[in-house]
Amino acid sequence: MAKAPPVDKRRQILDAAIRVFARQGFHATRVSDIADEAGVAYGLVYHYFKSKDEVLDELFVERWSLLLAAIDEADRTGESPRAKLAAVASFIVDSYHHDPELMKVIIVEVTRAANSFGRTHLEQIRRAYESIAKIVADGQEAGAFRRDVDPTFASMSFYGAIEQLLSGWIFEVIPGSDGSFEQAKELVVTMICDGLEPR
Amino acid sequence: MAKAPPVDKRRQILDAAIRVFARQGFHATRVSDIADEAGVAYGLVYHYFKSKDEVLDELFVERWSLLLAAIDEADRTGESPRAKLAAVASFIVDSYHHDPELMKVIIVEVTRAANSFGRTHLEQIRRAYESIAKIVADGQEAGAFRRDVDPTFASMSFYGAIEQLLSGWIFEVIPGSDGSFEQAKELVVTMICDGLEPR
DNA sequence: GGGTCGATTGACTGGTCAGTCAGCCGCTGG
DNA sequence: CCAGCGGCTGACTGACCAGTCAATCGACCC
Repeated sequence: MAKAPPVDKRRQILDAAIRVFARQGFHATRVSDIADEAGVAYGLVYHYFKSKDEVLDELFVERWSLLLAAIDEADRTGESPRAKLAAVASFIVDSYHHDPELMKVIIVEVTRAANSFGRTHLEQIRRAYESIAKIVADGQEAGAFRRDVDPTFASMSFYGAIEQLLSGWIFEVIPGSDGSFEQAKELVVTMICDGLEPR
Repeated sequence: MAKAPPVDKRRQILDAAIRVFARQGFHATRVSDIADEAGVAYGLVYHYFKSKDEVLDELFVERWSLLLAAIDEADRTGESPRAKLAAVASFIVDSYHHDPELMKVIIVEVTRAANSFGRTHLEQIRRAYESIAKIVADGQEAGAFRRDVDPTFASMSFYGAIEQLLSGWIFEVIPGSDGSFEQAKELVVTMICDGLEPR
């Protein structure tokens, strides 16, 4: 009973799924691909997960909850609205830098595929937009941001700009060197904020 | 020989495909769904198209070439860089306003799905980014835009912000009234340009 | 009428996979 | 040594569907 398996097979399956989904895309990967990549029997995937969908769900929820937490934490710092947005941008870009495959899967298969998968997670995704919108709204309240831009609108544009950058890296439309990650964080914020701040 | 069919079945199939793809997503629609929606026999789809994929390809190419043309035309007007970007934003938003279903299909199934379908069309998609980047670069040349932002970078952010807005409308994350379309065009440009223009 | 040819039809086939399940393996406790 | 049990295995099945194709239709021409 008190048997701690030397390797966590469940984790192993999830990690393998990240690699395979990133390489082939969700629709094109067979459950057997995941099992093979994980070095595990086909059936074991179904021991730990109800379905192939649930594997992707798990990956998304795991990561997205971190994003939501990061946004909330940025908000609670009490720094300037601009610094809060910078923290959010930084978290997202760092997430990509740290684990490009996972972010690729989340963006390509969930966030930007709201038709199939995203549908299930739309509520979570929306929550991120709203939290960012709150940062903007507070900034307007405090006079740091112009008031003629709808906060939700600004939030969507901000997030969209960042996601598009990640997409550019993912699909190699733009080169992604270490330097460009750091640069990107700053530039997104500069572009958006200098458009938001009065004058 | 000089037989003009009273109804263009090919067109009928394409239009039906737009509706069905928009409703169910590409992967979830069967070829028989398209045929049924078009009021046409299953086999006829294969008379006009080599495969289900080719139907989507056709829809994308048809529309995207208009976008590329619109960007080039905006560029040739010789107006201010800001006005050029406004024209581009306007065209994209109007495209959505005029035919939301088609734009939904293009964005969700091609543009944001660069893993599966987009891969084939990455070159076309990239071309749009580059044309926009050229507008930015010319603006920098002319001193209308700040020079410390990479044009490609600005282009991606600009396009990303717009696409995210469309996504918001598509998935009803943000409400899409007639007024909000007009407002959106302006706000995107305002946000981006006031961040790009020096001071 | 008969011939031709493209448009149109829809039953059928072949291949693919997600998910099931019957049972094995190896540990632990009695 | 046996029983029990959870982790683990992988062959198998049932459903689904893209794409094929042989046959029919109907315009037009001779």
